[in-house]
Amino acid sequence: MVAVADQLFKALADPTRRTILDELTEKSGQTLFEICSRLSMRHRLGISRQAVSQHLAVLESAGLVETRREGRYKFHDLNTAPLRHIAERWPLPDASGPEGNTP
Amino acid sequence: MVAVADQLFKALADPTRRTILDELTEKSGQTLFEICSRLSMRHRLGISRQAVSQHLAVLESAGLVETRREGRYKFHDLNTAPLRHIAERWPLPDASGPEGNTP
DNA sequence: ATGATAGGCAAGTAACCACTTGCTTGTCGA
DNA sequence: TCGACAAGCAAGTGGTTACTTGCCTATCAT
Repeated sequence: MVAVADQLFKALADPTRRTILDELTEKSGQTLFEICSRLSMRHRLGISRQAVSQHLAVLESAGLVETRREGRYKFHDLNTAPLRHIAERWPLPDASGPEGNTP
Repeated sequence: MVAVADQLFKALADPTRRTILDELTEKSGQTLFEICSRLSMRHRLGISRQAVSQHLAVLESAGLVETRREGRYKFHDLNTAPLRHIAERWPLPDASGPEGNTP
């Protein structure tokens, strides 16, 4: 459906959200507060907790982030699977060899 | 640079622009008017010529569309190379298995 | 229980973006 | 040269969105 791609690309459109994805790529399973502090420490992003929370909601609706709750903690895990949708939609020019296979 | 990715993802954020990319995937080297008529015919998109022109400008600044001028015609060619940037930034889970999740 | 910690909900605001409208430039055929 | 066609430029507008502010809920340690 179009709606899925719509959420996906809209989620990727914001630089802060992309930075969050970077952060989760490096360390998956972070809590909201952990993401907040790392964004401000490592990326010098002065951003409120609520803003990050809203960004995470957008990423989750796009399927790029999955969450699991444990007690009062909520862990956020990265899921890059939806990105495959992009590569399948517009085929890349031949790079050097077949892709999707790590030798 | 961040600015390049910024233009790229912003360009992909709009559904009309993605449809234009689809159209150019199918037939590269179209003029502005050709793209307009095909958008309205094949995709039922009632959109003005200027709107398409602005979309093409965004796509071009993102490097997804390249143009060449011949007389009074300006042809638009698709270039999916910038999309490789996405796959490199967030590595996809292994495609061999049905569901990829690192244990 | 009480205070502290982790997170959620909702409304308001300022900036951004897609689209339109109107006019202008440049190129080709008659 | 004149008219028609392809495209460019610029300002204005309505809707979207990122962010803040303020308050509320839930879980845990003491």
